[in-house]
Amino acid sequence: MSNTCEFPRPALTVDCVVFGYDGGAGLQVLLIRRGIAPFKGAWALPGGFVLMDEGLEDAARRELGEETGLKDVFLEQLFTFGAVDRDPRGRVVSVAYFALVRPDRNPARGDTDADEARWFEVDGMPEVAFDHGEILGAALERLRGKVRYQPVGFELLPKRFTLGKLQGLYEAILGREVDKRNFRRKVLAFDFLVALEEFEMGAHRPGRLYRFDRRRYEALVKRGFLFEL
Amino acid sequence: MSNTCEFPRPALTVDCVVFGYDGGAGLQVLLIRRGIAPFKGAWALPGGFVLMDEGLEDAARRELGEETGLKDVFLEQLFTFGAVDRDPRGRVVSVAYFALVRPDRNPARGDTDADEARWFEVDGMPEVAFDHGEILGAALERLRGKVRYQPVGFELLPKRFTLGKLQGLYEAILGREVDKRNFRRKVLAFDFLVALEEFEMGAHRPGRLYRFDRRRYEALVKRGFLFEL
DNA sequence: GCAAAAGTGTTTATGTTACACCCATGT
DNA sequence: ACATGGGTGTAACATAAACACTTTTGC
Repeated sequence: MSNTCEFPRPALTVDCVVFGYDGGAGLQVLLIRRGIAPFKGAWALPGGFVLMDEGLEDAARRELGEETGLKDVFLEQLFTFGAVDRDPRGRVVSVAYFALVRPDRNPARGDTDADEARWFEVDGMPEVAFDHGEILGAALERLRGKVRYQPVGFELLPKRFTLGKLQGLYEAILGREVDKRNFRRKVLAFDFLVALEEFEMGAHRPGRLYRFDRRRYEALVKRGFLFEL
Repeated sequence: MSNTCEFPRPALTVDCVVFGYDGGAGLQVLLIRRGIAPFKGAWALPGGFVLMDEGLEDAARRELGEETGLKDVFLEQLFTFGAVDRDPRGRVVSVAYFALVRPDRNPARGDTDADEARWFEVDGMPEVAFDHGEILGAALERLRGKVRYQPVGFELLPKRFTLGKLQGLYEAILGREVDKRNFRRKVLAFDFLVALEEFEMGAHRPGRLYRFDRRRYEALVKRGFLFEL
């Protein structure tokens, strides 16, 4: 009935792999620079200790807000890492989450030299503290698998986006090119993208904007529909 | 540098959802009857506390051995459950695993009234302790998803099995019938089943026995092959 | 001889892939 | 005018789905 230590317990932390996409070629991950030992000065995943009166996902959201200013992001539990020697301070078990954030409303974006939080392209990551490299690898693998049968890509784009941007994102995540016509036909056939009467102006021909209709998507799922790009 | 309690920590446990298949209509799960409070006398998942010097999967294997006698089973991490009030004794976070065991070399099978460990059909489960119902649901969902794109079914069958048994297992897991000819053609086309010169005798026409060739499967995976039933 | 599971091919429908050109805009 | 991304259709191919009868054994 108590939470005192009848016998020693591992410490429990959460760590977050935060993915972002700015429309460029590569997928990005948000790292923070550690201010304290161990691994002081090294890049690491945002995260920290789980409090006694908060759920695991709550802890992940809290730490994410405290360390990066991000809130209201897509968050999903990834895996729990518990190798006995993964932390030099002693036994620390970490529940890893991965987060997807839209490029708008993103505090860290821009102050890329804040010496606090910074985005790195996934192929171009620095050495990271603890076993965070392993966690990163697992997160990337999971995202690559998930994106093909669940509509998570939309969590990485602005609310309104062109099909070109959506395709670019898929290519960035999957790491290969996809055929433009086939991609457009398929994704529109699903019928959960709503064409808007607005266009993205830019240096070239304006592209029609779409938005993801989650209600429609969930209705389709209930009818036994399967996504699958 | 120490594992003493600088501040209170959640307790950490592992729980295992053990799946089995005896060739009948339904998939089964192994539960144990709790001998101590809370939920004394109730059915629950096998599991227990993680020790300071063992990894998470090691803890799951140890508990499984201690409580059910099972060893050398397929084991995969499922999800970590950490709701603040999931255990009436206080804050307890549990890393859930799911296990797949072959019907041979299975101590619990048979002594179904041992008042210790017992198999239940998945649709016919009793009330279970803590949030173990939720864990069971997650495990079943995961198994149903996984079986379609990874060859885990073989972990639930004897080393040598007929295609009829394999098909029956898939029907039990997926909860629907599959076409015999299409199933056989597809599964044989994958080329990781080895036809043996032995047959399963029974009350009817003998069926050819096959075995799963893991080496061949892994070679295929490396060549970028995708399973998918 | 009958009940029960094993075993076997073909046709049809559906989905996937490959592929090339014109359009609208900013510079 | 040119560079850049937006936008469109069709034919070949591959995969999936539907479907019925014969075989072999134990009883």
